[in-house]
Amino acid sequence: MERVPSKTYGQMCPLARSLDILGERWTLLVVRELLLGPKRFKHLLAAFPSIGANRLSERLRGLEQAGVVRRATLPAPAAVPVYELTPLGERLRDPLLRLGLWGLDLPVDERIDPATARADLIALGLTAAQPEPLDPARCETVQFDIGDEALHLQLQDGRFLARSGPSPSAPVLRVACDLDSFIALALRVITPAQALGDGKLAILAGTPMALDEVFEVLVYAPAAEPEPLTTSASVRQPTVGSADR
Amino acid sequence: MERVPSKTYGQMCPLARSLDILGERWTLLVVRELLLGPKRFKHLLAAFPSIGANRLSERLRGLEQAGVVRRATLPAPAAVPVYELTPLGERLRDPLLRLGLWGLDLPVDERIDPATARADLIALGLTAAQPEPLDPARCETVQFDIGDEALHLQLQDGRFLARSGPSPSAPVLRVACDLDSFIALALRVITPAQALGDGKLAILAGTPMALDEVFEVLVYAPAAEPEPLTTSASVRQPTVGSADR
DNA sequence: CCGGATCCGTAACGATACTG
DNA sequence: CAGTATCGTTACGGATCCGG
Repeated sequence: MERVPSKTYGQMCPLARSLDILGERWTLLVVRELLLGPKRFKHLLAAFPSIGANRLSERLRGLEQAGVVRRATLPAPAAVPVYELTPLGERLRDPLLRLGLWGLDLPVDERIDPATARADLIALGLTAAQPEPLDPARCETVQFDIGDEALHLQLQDGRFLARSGPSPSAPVLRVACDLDSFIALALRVITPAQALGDGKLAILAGTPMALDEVFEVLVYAPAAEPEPLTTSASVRQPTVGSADR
Repeated sequence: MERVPSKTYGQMCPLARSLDILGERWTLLVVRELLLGPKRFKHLLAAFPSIGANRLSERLRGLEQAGVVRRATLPAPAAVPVYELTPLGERLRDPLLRLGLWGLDLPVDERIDPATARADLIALGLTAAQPEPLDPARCETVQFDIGDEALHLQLQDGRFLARSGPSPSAPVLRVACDLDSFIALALRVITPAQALGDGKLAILAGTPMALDEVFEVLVYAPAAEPEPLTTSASVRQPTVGSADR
């Protein structure tokens, strides 16, 4: 009786306390989605095919109560209700993107649905890989029109922030291409110059030079350090198969 | 039929793929524990009072299959079986510590059990807060004897790594104190000099200067940037209570 | 004693139907 | 459109048992 199912870890450890808020299923992916900008309930629902409206509602309430997320109303013409990150939630950008960088190495098995690939998620991963900040005084945006969806990168404090949707201010550069070409650019399978030459990419505004800079700054490579790990004991079983290289 | 309960998110997104491996309950805390060094099954079980041996076994098997964890046998005299992180798992140190830094700001409510505070976890958080690497050539360890447990900080590639247990090599500095004093030192409530003067801390090996350096390098403060967040829409409800400051 | 595996009652989840 | 209510299924927590 009076059993508290606990749900929380209850440990005096900052990681455990973070996970008390973020550790349940879907929660971190909801935050990921909101890192790309304010989103409507139905957009979040669409981003997660199998969550169920009640779960999503439950998660959003939890995040709101923890001060990570808040309800807001989009300005002027739209005036629709959305969820957005609070400053506390925005501070999750760095940890989450770094967890994403870790996942770049992982093998893509058959359980991953290739159809879930999205340009804004690629862009989010790209911004995680920016090694050095640019001039903090610069305040520009770059817009990509990929398929029928737009996304933009906002330069803030010397770092690119990825957002879904068109740029709120006039972008210094605007290009259009399809998703596959964008992925090839991100993975450096092709260069911006090649994409331009092959007609896979069109510059709607700005210069090729500005385009080169974007894909020069954003590398999308994990660059794993070897890490000798001196504490390692005598290994009995040398790790089966998967990703370790 | 042939219903696959899915368990995985199945999304083509590096964060989602990371969480496919790490997202289940307890998994990230198991990794946290192994960041402190190789651990026996029973030690992990003791670190998580309510996990149940079957869950722990299940999580460890999952992590092993993903190449994050491997079984090993401790060298020479001990010769006991342990679990340890692979290089892939070791690469989770940075993302996890950053997620922990985020959690530092969170309010400690009544669901947190103060008795779960542990010196090695504090030390792990401390190493997360090291702002700048030291001279990469230095290779030293610092040992703390806190209560009846020992932990050590290993300087590797200019960064301190926290580990449970006594230092494997002779430490350049070794001090003894109780848990409360260690926490006070970590939070900068007191300085090493004060702790020494009050008799709360004893230097068993090394110099006070070396002690000062450790707590000078490791700050344990989140140092949150304001982040103006220009995209913020007109807020309808200004966030109820909790952490946002 | 240690490292699990098995079993069972409860809480969380996924899918769908329903409502303001 | 933004959720809430309901229900069958899955995962979890706790205890017990078993082989080395």
